[in-house]
Amino acid sequence: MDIPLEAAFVCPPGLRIDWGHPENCADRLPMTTRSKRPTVSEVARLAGVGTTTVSRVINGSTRVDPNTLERVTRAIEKLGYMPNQAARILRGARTRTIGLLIPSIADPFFSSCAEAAQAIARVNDSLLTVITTQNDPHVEIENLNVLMRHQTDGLIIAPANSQSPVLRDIVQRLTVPVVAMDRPLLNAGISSVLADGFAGAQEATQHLIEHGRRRIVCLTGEATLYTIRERIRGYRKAVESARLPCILDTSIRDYKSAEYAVQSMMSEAEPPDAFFTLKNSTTIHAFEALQKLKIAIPESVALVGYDDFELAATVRPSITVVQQPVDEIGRIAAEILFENLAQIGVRPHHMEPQCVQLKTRLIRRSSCGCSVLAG
Amino acid sequence: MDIPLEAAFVCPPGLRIDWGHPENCADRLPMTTRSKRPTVSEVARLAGVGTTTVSRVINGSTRVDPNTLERVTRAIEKLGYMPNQAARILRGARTRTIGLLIPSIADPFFSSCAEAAQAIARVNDSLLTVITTQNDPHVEIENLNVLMRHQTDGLIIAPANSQSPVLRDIVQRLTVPVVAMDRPLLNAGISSVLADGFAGAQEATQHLIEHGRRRIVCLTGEATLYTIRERIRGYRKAVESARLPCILDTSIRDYKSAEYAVQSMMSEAEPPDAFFTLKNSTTIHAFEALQKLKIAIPESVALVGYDDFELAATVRPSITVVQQPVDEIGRIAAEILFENLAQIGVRPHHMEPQCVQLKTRLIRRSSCGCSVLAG
DNA sequence: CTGAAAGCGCTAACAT
DNA sequence: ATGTTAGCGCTTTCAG
Repeated sequence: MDIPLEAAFVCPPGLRIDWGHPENCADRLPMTTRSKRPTVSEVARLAGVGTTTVSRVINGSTRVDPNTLERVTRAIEKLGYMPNQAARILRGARTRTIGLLIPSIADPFFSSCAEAAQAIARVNDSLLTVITTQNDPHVEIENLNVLMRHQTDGLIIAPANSQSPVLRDIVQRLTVPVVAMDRPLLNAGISSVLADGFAGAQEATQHLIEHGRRRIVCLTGEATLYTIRERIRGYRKAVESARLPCILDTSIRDYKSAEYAVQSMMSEAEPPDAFFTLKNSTTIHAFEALQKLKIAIPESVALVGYDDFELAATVRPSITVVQQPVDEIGRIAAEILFENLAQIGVRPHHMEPQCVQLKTRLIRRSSCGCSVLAG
Repeated sequence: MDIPLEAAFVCPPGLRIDWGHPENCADRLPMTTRSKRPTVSEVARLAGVGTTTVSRVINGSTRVDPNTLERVTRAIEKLGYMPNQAARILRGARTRTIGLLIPSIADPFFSSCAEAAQAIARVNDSLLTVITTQNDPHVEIENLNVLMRHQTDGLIIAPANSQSPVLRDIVQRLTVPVVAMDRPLLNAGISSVLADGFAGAQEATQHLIEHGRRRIVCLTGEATLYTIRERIRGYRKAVESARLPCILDTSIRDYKSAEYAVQSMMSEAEPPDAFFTLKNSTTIHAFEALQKLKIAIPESVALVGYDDFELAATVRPSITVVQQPVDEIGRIAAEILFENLAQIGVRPHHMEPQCVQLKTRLIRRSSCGCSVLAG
C-alpha cells in the first residue's frame, strides 16, 4: 500500500458516486464560496496531532499508530482537505504535468497522437498540457518557454523545423527530458519517435511500379517538412531504382491548385499514369480534381496517398494509402518520456537518446489498380 | 506598459531567434544539467539590490530608478532567471491553466473545440490541459478531481450525463468557474455553450419533407446523450407537425448493424424514403451500407446527416448535413470562462450563468435530393 | 525609491 | 511514534 489515502482526495467526502453516503453530501462545505481551503495545520489541530503526522498520513507512511491514523483520516474527511500542489512543487515535487507542443490539435494525425499521449500521462498520474504552434518556429519557441515557465516535468514536441539550430540549443539546455514526435530534432541528443516515411513512400511507389505504372508523379504539397522530405526520398529511390523519371510537383495547396495541376499535366504530351500524394489534404484535393475532370481512377491514372483517413475506404474508388501507426507514435513518445522521467535522480544524466522508427503499412484498396473485394 | 520585462522570460538571453546576438548563445548556462534555477535573491545579490526591487522589476512596477532597473535587468538576463510559478501560486496567484474535460481528443468535433479553446487560453496567457472521459461518468469525476488537485483556474466540460446529480453537486461546490460545452449540466447554475440541436434537426427534417419525403426514418445511433436527444426532439417535432410517422432506429453501432438495419427496413412493405442520421459515424455507416446494397441516393432514399465532415462534399453523391459551429463552441466557452475569471474579486460571487445557443446551418448537397452544382 | 522580514502550505531533518 | 522547525521562492506590507 503506497498512498492509501489518495482516495480521500480523488473523491472527497460525499462525492463518491458508488459507495457514497448521501447524508454526508450536503452539509460539508458551506455554500458560500470558501476562499481558503483547509491546510495541514488545520487538520493537525482538529486531530490533535502535529503537522508531520498529518503529512505522513497523507503520504502513506506506515510508521503511524493505527489510532492516530484513524483520527487524522477523520479530520481530513471532515475538513474536505486536499493538499496544495503549489506548496509541494515549491518543495521540489514534480508538477505531474507534461507538455505537448504540436502544430495543431484539429489535425486528425496530431489529435490521435495527443489522445494516445494523454492516456499514457494518465497512467503515470500526470496531466497533459497541449499547446499549438501552427508550424510557426517563432510561436513554437515562445510556447516552449511558456511550458517551461509552467514547469512541466517533460515535453513532447513535433518540431516545425527539424534542423533549427535555435530550437536545438534551447532544447539542449532544458533541464527536463524532451522527446521528439513525428519529426526529429536533429543533433539535439533527444529521443525521437517517427514513422518510417522513407520506407513507406518507397513501398508505395514500388507498388505502383509493379502495377506497370511508368510516369508516376509525386504530388508533394508544401515540401518543407522533414516528414515530407523523407517521403520524397523514398519516392525518388523507388523510381530511380526502376530507371523511371522522378517528377515532383509542389504546387498543390488547395482544390483550385490541384485542379489546375492535374489538368495541365494530363494534357501534356506524356501524361502521368499515376499520382503519389504525400499528405492527406493533397490526396483529397487530387482525388476531387480527378473526379471533377472525369479522369478514370485507376484506369487513366492510379492514385496512392500517404496517410490514411476515415473515408478512404468509402469513397469510390476506395483509395490506397500508406497508413501510419498514429496511436503508437503518441503512445511510445509518452512512454519514453516517462521512462526518462523515472531515470532522473537514479542515473546522473538522462538516458541514452533512442530513435524509434515505426513501420508504416500499405493499405491496398482500389485506386492503385488492385482489385479489392467491394466494401 | 504593464509587464515590460516578460520578454526577458519569453526569450531568455541568446535564445531570441530574430534579434538575437549569436555570441551570447553558447556560454551562458553550463552544459552540465543545472539542477537549481536562479532565484530572486541570486539576481538581487548580483545586481546589488534587495529582493523587493527585483520583484518590482519583474512585475513591471514603474516605481524603480531607471538606473537600478538597468542593473537588475542585466542580472536577470545574465542568470537566465525565470520566476518560479509554484512560489507565485503558493502566494495566491492563478495557475494560468484551465482544464478541458471532454470525451475524446481524437474526435474531430472535440479536437476542433479544443483547438479553439486553446487559442483563447493563449490570448489570456494561459495553458490548456486536456483530459478525456470516454463518456464514462466515473472517469469524468475522477479526472475532474485530478484537475482540481492541479488547481486549474477554471474548467470547460462536456458532461457525459447532463442530468447527473453527482456531477452537479461536485461542480456546484467547486470554487472555480465552470462552463459546460456541447452539452449542458442541468441545474448546476453554470454557463453553457451549445449548438441548437433541436432547431437544426427540425430544419433538416423539414427540408426532407419539402423534398416530398413521407417516411423519414431517424437513425439515432446510441441515444443517451443530451445532444442526440435534442436532435430527436427536433426530428419528432418536424414529422409530427407534418402528420408523418415518427420512426426511430437506435440500432446502428457500426457498419454491420447499419447494413442489417438498412437492408431489413428497405425490404419492408412500406420502406423508408429518407434517412436522417444523428451523428457522424452513423451517417458514414448508413452511407456505406446504402452504397453496398446499391440503393440509389437520393432516388430511392434521401440521406441527411447531422454534423459535417471533411469528405461529405467529396463522396458521390455529396451528403447534405447539418453543420455545427464547432470552433465557435470552443471559442465562446473559453471566452465565457475567462470573463468569469476576470470577475472574481470584482463582484462578490460569480457572474450570472448564461446559456449560449448557437445556430446550426443546413448545408444542402446532393443526398437530400437537391440538385447542386458539381464539385 | 528601496530594503527587511513575514508568511503562503508543505515536507524532511532532527529532536524527543 | 510523534512533534518542532527550517526553508522551498516569491510578493508584500511596513519602514526607512
